[in-house]
Amino acid sequence: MKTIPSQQTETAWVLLIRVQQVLLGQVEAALKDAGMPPLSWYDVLLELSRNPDTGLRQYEIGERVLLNKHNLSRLIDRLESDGLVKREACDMDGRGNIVKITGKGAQIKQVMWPVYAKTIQELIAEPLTATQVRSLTEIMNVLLEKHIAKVL
Amino acid sequence: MKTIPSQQTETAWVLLIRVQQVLLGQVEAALKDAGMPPLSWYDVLLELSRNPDTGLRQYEIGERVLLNKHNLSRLIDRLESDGLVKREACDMDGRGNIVKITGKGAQIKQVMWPVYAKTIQELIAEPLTATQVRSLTEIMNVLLEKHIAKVL
DNA sequence: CAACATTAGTTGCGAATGCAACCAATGTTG
DNA sequence: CAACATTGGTTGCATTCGCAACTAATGTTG
Repeated sequence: MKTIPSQQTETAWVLLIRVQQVLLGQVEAALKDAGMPPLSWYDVLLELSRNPDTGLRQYEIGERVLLNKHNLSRLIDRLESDGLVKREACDMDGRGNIVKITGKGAQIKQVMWPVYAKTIQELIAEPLTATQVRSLTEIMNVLLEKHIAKVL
Repeated sequence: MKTIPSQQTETAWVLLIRVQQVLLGQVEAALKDAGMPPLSWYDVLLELSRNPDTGLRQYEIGERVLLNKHNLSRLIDRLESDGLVKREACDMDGRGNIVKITGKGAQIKQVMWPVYAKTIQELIAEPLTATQVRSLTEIMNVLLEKHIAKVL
């Protein structure tokens, strides 16, 4: 017997997709309006800024940012050619390289944050109650659990 | 005084983005594995199938599917060149055209649904309780409210 | 250590996206 | 009704994405 998704499930799914689409669009638009790079740049810079001295292998960034290596390779290219990031040879593994954030990269990240933060605040914190935020987090964690080792 | 988003808010945001990214990826992958067109095709076909006789103006589809007209124009091109959809002249408005679903389009939509449905079921309905699904829907509605006239 | 499989990363190419410019029909307004 | 702005839709161009093929270094296994 097929258990087609219930109407409730379908509605929840559609809303989830739409919400993410709209909110992400808002954030990207806000960044663009402020003349800043797209969100993916921020994601990478953020991860790197957590390991400023040791840097990260590309595949490590890929795991955290949830980006396939094809795109990641070129994303790093762009960041590097803008001087926000630098690639260094990796002693441990001759194939790989280690990516580190530069001073300029850290600076850009700093500048992007307020714009990003403000938008998140408006889009999530303001419309929702604290309870709803907690509930949202919990539900998202459940949904993610099976698919990813762990995010937060 | 700046009200930087709280840690909870930020976590909720990150999770929301990740969840959507992962789940949408799963759906697209499932469709692709089954040798089917991407989800965006389904979205359009679904809307059209709700108005099989009258059809829809392109901009109406755009509103419902949340797609800017540039992409939509070409998406319809692809659908049309695959014979899933047809454009007809619009009497009321000489600029526009009316898009209608074809028999083949309706058929493809039918075939896609089980794959899509199964994935939604697995990704949303199974991991969550009924209460959580309801809660998710409510929260998503709040988040969407300001941004869209109404979805459902 | 030779053969083979795996992994990290890059590159080429076709498809999809975003943006701006554009065309043509429609609305508006003095 | 002439001038102008607006709207629906398409097209050209540059950027990005997805996929597959590739290089090179590492791991594995007999």
